[in-house]
Amino acid sequence: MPAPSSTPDAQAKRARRKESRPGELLAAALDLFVEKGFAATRVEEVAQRAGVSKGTLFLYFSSKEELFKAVVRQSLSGRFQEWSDEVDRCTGSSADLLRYGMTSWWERVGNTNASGITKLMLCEAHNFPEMAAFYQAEVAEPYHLLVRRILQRGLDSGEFADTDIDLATYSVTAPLIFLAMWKHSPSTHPCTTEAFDPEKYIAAQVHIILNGLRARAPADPRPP
Amino acid sequence: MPAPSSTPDAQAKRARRKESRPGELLAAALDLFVEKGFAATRVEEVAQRAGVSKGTLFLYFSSKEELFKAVVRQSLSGRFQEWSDEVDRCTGSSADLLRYGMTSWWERVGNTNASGITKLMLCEAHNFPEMAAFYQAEVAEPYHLLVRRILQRGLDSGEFADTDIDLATYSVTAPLIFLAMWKHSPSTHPCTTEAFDPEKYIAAQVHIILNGLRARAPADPRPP
Amino acid sequence: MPAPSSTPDAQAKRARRKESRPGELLAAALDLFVEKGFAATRVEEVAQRAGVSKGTLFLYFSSKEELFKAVVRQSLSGRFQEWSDEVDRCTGSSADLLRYGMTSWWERVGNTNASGITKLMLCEAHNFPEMAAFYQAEVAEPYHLLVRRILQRGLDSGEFADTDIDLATYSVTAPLIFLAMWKHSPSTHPCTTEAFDPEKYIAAQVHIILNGLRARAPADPRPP
Amino acid sequence: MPAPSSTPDAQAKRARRKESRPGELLAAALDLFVEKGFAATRVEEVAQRAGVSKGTLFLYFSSKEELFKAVVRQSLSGRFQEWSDEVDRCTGSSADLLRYGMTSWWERVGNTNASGITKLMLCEAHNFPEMAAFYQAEVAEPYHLLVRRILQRGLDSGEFADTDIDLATYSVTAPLIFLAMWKHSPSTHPCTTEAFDPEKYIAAQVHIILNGLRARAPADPRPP
DNA sequence: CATGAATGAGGCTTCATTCAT
DNA sequence: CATGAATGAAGCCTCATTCAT
Repeated sequence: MPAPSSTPDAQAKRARRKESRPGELLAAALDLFVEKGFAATRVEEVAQRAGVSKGTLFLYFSSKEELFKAVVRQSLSGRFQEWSDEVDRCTGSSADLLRYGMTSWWERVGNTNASGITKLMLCEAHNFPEMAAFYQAEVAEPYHLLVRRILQRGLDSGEFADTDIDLATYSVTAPLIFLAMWKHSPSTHPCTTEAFDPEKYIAAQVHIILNGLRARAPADPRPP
Repeated sequence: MPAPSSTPDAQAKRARRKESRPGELLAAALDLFVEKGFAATRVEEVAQRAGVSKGTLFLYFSSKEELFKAVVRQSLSGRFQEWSDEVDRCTGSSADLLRYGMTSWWERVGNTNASGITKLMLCEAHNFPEMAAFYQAEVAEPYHLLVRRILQRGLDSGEFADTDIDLATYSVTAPLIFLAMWKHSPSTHPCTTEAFDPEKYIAAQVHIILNGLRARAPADPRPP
Repeated sequence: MPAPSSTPDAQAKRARRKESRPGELLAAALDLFVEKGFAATRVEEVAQRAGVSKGTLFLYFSSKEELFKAVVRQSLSGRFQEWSDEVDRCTGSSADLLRYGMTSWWERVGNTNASGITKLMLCEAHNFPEMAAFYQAEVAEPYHLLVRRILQRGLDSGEFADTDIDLATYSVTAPLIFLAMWKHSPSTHPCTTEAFDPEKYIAAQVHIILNGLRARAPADPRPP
Repeated sequence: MPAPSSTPDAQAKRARRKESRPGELLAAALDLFVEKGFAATRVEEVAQRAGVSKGTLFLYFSSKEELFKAVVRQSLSGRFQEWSDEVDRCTGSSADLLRYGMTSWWERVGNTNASGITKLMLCEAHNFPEMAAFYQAEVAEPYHLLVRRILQRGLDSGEFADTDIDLATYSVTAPLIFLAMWKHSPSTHPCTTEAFDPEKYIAAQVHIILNGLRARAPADPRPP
């Protein structure tokens, strides 16, 4: 028969913030999941960082996995509609669209904790099949469709050469994956140096990809 | 066909195996660490896969972390001497040396479980600071020195333009990191397609890097 | 057909319900305690089924145990006065009185959720000593006194043979306990068949008991 | 990184009793399940009573439910073969066989903790559907088949009147259920008195059942 | 009065590590 | 050397009870 501590500071903590609780918990969870991974993050830590107790977290999210899914929804899957609309509205060249897409990915995802979720799934998907399936359906799939739409748009307009669209999708994805890893990996790799500039990296990769898309044979790199 | 009584055979096997126990444990550990990550791998599983009991594992490795370090030594750090010697012995152009380095990284590391260790450190280093420090000292640092030596060689010979060597190191490292992640991540990302060919990817990246190293200003991708 | 605005209606309902809240809570609690047992029933469920919030339940009952006691009072202990009065008013034979008592036990208790309370105490009393003591004092004791009064009445009038009254009490109680268990146990035991008729069972047991009470030696079942 | 306490008494506890551990755990579990029920028994308590730690229990039984199933197997289901064989070997009258069956049920089950399992399932089956199904298949079903075999034997030989066999099964089962409850219920009900003698009770019930089986119409108890 | 957000003790289960044999 | 039984800290989740609004 537990009796909640009635210490005065407990009372202070009790300020009702029902509306903002889920958001605070999601923010705390995102930070910790990105920092430590899914398995290594303890729900109690998430609760603490959000300023509530362990039990409170479970009022809002029925399990650790559901908490994670909610984080994914907020950080990534819930935003595809908006991104898709942007593509629809675009009236410029497909090259510009691709460049815009990749640079704004960096600004809105890569350079935020949201890309930490991508890293996390790359790292832990194998150990949590249900979460992996969820991520595949809610994030990976929509992402690929979006990239393909952009590429197909260029192909349809004749702006891009008739390339293997799957291959091109990889060319786009590879640097993003690298950046997601680079941003959220500890100093193990040479991140100490200030030399690396992700924005320049993105720009260079865009340049390279566009070169490939305009030429016929991007796959034969060996000069005679 | 004679049916040898399994007893002497088993004894022979046991005697033989005494010598190879550590190797078998390391092989099992490498596989499992790569498959499931460090934290998610249970030592008992490692022992089982190596055909010994849990206690035996601790005779050879004083803790799970030490086991990991031994795996890292065998898979990566122990091989830098040899790789360094190869660089020393090289008499060709620095461009060829860089190409050789990256393609043989793929053959000897990237395309094997050894690159799983790289992925694993990128994923879990934060949760195991001691292991991270070990990896930094034994793998990341030697790796960077090796890459820099190759780049410096080209700079010294006048073959490469006078580039920021840190930046160039990133250009080399980025695709390797991507490949390590790509190889060891589940189908979450677009690995379902057969389109992607890592060897071509390496070749293309080498080509791009060399273009950058020969030109003066690799960082300004926007053509006028 | 008029469509009454639900607001005044709801208000009326609320006003009306203020009076009946405890009753609705007790009804919900009885159902759930019987269905799932005391420990396995969550107070929130009780509140929900009564259409109020968890906090409201605690306005009426200071703890889960008090809620249970109130259920017991309403379902069982509060009714002994009436039953006792019936015995007082009875002018027929003691055999008829015993038969009447047992058959109306089935009608008023056994065949209702009230017998679920009996089952529940048999099952969980050990884990809740205070509740057990309460039940003992408020239900078990009055029950036994009532049965004894009936038996004593028959002895005093010479209608029943001079039997061990404790033993006879068991003969009366045993079938009632069986029926309480039978009614509230899941299909684990042979309840699938429609064969069993509790009323006939009661009638048969009454018959047997009366046979025993009229003869001298009800305890020696072995015929010569 | 837990380090087991190396206190001297811990060493004493470490006496290897691998062979007897499961039995000790099963005995402790049986006692506690019977005493407190399944849900209210904590695995740590079981372990403690068996003289081991919480973790050790899980070396032998993969979950609390599996522990329970093992208890059921040892206490009840594993013994039906033997009982069935006894019925096969019986050469006497079916009346004697029925009497023997019921009295030896008391000696071997009813009067031991094994009947506590029966009580427990009657009480908690609803809350643990999987366990209920297991018990139904492994205990309740075999029990009924055995009772029916005995009754059918009497019918086939002409010794028993042609009665509804389902109904007769209830007549046999009811007193056993009562006794199981009576034995394992706390002093809530009149068990304080020494008056009740389960063996006499069984004998009396056997007598009554046999009377019913020999007569044509056991179901009409009301004399004219 | 009524609400329902918040609490935190407690239960089941996992797993790295130890050590008697 | 090798074994594997034993340990116990730690993690996820539940739920009776409280209390600010």
